[in-house]
Amino acid sequence: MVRAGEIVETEAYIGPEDRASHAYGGKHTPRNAAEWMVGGHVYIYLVYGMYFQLNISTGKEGNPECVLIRALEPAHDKFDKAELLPAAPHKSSALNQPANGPGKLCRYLKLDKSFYGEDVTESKRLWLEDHGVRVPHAKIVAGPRVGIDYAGVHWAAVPWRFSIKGNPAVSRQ
DNA sequence: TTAAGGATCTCCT
DNA sequence: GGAGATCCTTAAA
Repeated sequence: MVRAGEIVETEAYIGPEDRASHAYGGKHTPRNAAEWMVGGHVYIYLVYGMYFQLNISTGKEGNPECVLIRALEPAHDKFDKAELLPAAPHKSSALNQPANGPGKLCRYLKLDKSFYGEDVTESKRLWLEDHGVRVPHAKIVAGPRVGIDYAGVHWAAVPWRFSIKGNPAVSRQ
């Protein structure tokens, strides 16, 4: 079973300077080690005890830069809806938008810690494809990142969250 | 608005 | 090594 979709929402995190980043101040821990890898490596981690978040490193080795993938517009022909939420499918919005948030996105793609440090340029189970879609700049919205109020007024306000305007799969318009 | 839930980090001993 | 706070969310009410 292949799960696929178009990335419609991302956030940028730039290592040492960015107080919202796990690598703020040059912090290097076992948890965020993947953030320090060369671009193309998966940095996945657990938040709130139950949800994973998918990041992909973008910097050079030793530069903790990464992009958080926040939302995906599913490729409808490639997934089986019944498989998503066996418990209460008819009630859940997950049916219509199974990947409109970082936690749901990982559930949709069946990602977990086993993907930690995966190289998306080499991996056979997780990779990116360029379908030649070029989103017009006018349709790209930049805004403040989500859930990082703890980072202080400055870093919480930086417009480093990018999403596609009006796309229903975006977690927040 | 709130609880769920567990790993991780930060101090402290 | 151990306790306590915190956390880039979600779904239900």
